Amino acid sequence: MSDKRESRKAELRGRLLDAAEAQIAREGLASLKAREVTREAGCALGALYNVFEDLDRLVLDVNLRTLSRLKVMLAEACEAADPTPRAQLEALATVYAEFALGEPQLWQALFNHRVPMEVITDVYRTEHAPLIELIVPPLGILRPDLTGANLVQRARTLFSAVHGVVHLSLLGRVVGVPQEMLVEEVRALVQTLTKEPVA
Amino acid sequence: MSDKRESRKAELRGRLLDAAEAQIAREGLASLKAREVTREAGCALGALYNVFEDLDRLVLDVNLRTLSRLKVMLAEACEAADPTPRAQLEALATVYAEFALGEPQLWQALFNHRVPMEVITDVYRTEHAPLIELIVPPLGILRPDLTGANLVQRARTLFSAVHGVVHLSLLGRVVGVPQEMLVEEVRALVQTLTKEPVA
DNA sequence: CCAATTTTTTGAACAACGTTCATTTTTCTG
DNA sequence: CAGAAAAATGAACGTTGTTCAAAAAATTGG
Repeated sequence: MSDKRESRKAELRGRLLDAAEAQIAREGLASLKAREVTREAGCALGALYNVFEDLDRLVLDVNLRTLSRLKVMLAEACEAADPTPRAQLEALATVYAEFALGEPQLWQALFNHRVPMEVITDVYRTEHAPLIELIVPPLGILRPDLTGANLVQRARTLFSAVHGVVHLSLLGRVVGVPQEMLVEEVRALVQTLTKEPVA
Repeated sequence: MSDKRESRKAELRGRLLDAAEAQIAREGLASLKAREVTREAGCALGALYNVFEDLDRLVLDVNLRTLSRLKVMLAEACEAADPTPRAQLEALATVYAEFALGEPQLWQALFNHRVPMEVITDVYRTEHAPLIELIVPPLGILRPDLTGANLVQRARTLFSAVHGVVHLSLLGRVVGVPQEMLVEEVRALVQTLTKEPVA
């Protein structure tokens, strides 16, 4: 009868994840407190450390959830959009920007969270990769001059460029693009970046 | 004889800034501690709060220093490079990437540091603006189709795109470009983004 | 069904953090 | 040089994340 225990543990895990996600979404990653999370999840302070190794590990799992949701939305956008490669890439960038605008705190938590490199490479490798994999096919059509490795490289650069515009815009400092123009600007960026081959 | 007092205060201020900068450069923004800074600066713990309102304010001043150095390097790169607008922009992007690679912790502190929006807009507006102002002239030559406001907008987008590639590369997660290829990739990005007008 | 044992849950206690402020030390002034 | 003003000090406070002995609950053997 260990599935009873495991299911209760999984239930608590879920409540803690919900509470942490809600608090990050509400107040931001920086003001996530172990005491507030456990209070909202309805358990003792120490219970958190029976389920998660660390508060960092809890945040990481919230981030994995966020990434999952983002991946789904990106995939759906691909299917809904015109099948032309240009439209596909534009849809991806648009959804990415809209996701960041819609849930800024959860999106920022993806990148502000510092965890040891070993954990990162193990977990994020499999979770971040799909974002790039959605970009590669349409970009490959637009850029037949690029071989496999170079194509992936350029996909990463394209993603990073869009990410940078979103990142600085949400940071709200003067360098960034005003948020009202973010989606429009990201679209223009994708247009420019997919226009034609570069030496 | 109040200049003696003020000069001693300025001296302590300098020592605290030096210590904080060194510690951020060494261990990163997250592990900057008030006690360690004051110990390294050779003063009491409370002395920090006679000179700076806050630990956040100390970090902000370290960031302003870093921005100053970066601005100088960017301006120098502009003068040293070919006077063609394309070469100017490429030089700017290269120096930006190299600066981030050379002092990753100080560079990251510029963007990971969260301070109240009021302070940001007051201080960073005058300090971040020059980065954009270096981009506007050469970009304006390459893009005569853009009017004043639109040109500034596109300059911000160009800066943000380059920033994004650098940011994700330094984060060291899988989405980013490998650091060995960062400068090369940033150059290619600038080339592509300055190629020709976009509708 | 109960007692013994194992497992889980609990929250007081701890170390480390930023920040404050009464006290001491130093500096300036008449 | 004495008295006043200013600056430097570090003990103390409130909050953090994390631990762990003790309490509570669940499982098991007779």
